[in-house]
This record gives sequence, C-alpha cells and structure tokens, in this order.
Amino acid sequence: MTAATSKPPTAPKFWLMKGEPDECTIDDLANLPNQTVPWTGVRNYQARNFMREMRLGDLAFFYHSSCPEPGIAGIVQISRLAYPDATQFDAKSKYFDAKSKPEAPRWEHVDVQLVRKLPLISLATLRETPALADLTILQRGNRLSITPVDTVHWEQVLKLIAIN
DNA sequence: GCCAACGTTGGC
DNA sequence: GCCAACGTTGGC
Repeated sequence: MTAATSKPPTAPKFWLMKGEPDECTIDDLANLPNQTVPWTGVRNYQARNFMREMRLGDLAFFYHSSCPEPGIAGIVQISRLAYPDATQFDAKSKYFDAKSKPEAPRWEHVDVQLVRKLPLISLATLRETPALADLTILQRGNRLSITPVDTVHWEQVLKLIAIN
C-alpha cells in the first residue's frame, strides 16, 4: 500500500454561489472587464469560510436568486483568492459593518470569472431531478448563499443540459 | 406581501 | 451559556 490513494491537493472543487439579478446577472458578468466580478457583500460567516477554502480554478455554478426565474445561469471560476471586502468599511454601502475594523476585517470575498453561460436550469427542474435530492440548496430551510457541490451533483446538473 | 427557517444579538 | 426577540433570506 502506497500513499498514492489520497487525492492531490490541487483537485478543483465545485461550489454554488447565489447572486441577485438585480445586482449582477450572468449577462452583466459577461459584459464586465475580464468578465470578472468581486463577490462582495457576503455577511454570513459560514459562506465567508467557504470562500476562504476556495482555490484558484475551482468552479462554481452562478445561481440567480430572489428573482422571477431562480436557477443556475452559468459557470464561473475562482480567479482571485479571498481578500478583505472593502464595502464593509464604506458607511454609504448597504454592506457597511460598523463593527468591523480595518486592522481586523471580518468579511472577505473571492473574485469570479465567467467560464460559460448556460441555458437557465430552473429551481423547479433541479427539484424534479431525483439524483439531485441531496443538493444543499434544495434542502429544507437552506439559505446559505455559498455552498459546496459534490462532484456527482455537479455532473448531474450538466447532464440536464447535455453538456460534459 | 406572506411566512418558514435560520442566524445574530444582547440581557440575564 | 441560555434563549427570547429580532432581522434576514428567498421561494411562492
């Protein structure tokens, strides 16, 4: 038995990131410089911690949330590791956090870059797919804006649109 | 706008 | 450290 059974630390991970189309749609992202956006505004420790775990090249589903047609709208990749969120110190921002100090920032975020837009995979379609029953965002009461996605779930979602 | 579910706050 | 009150999320 060798030590070769463990996975390389560089294996890309999969995530799902919820965004509100009111702020940035997948098409908005496509039109930004470098098709890249800083994922600012996360104010939940669990979601922040997931961003800290992200590595360059990890892939994420870009999910449209709080809108008429919620669902997966595209794929993005992590293009910059977590760094302090400037909006927490901006008193005019809706993400301002008076309790966070510049010498000890509470909130961080990654940057994400568009990989490809997908035909919208609606929340209803996700719910109708038995193989996705354990997908985190489909669990009762789940509100986390950033969640890990199992490899099998990632592949299953892509099967829904015959990409892979 | 409703409301279930969950996270955060703060008094004790 | 408990827990009630309050705020937020997010689909419907």
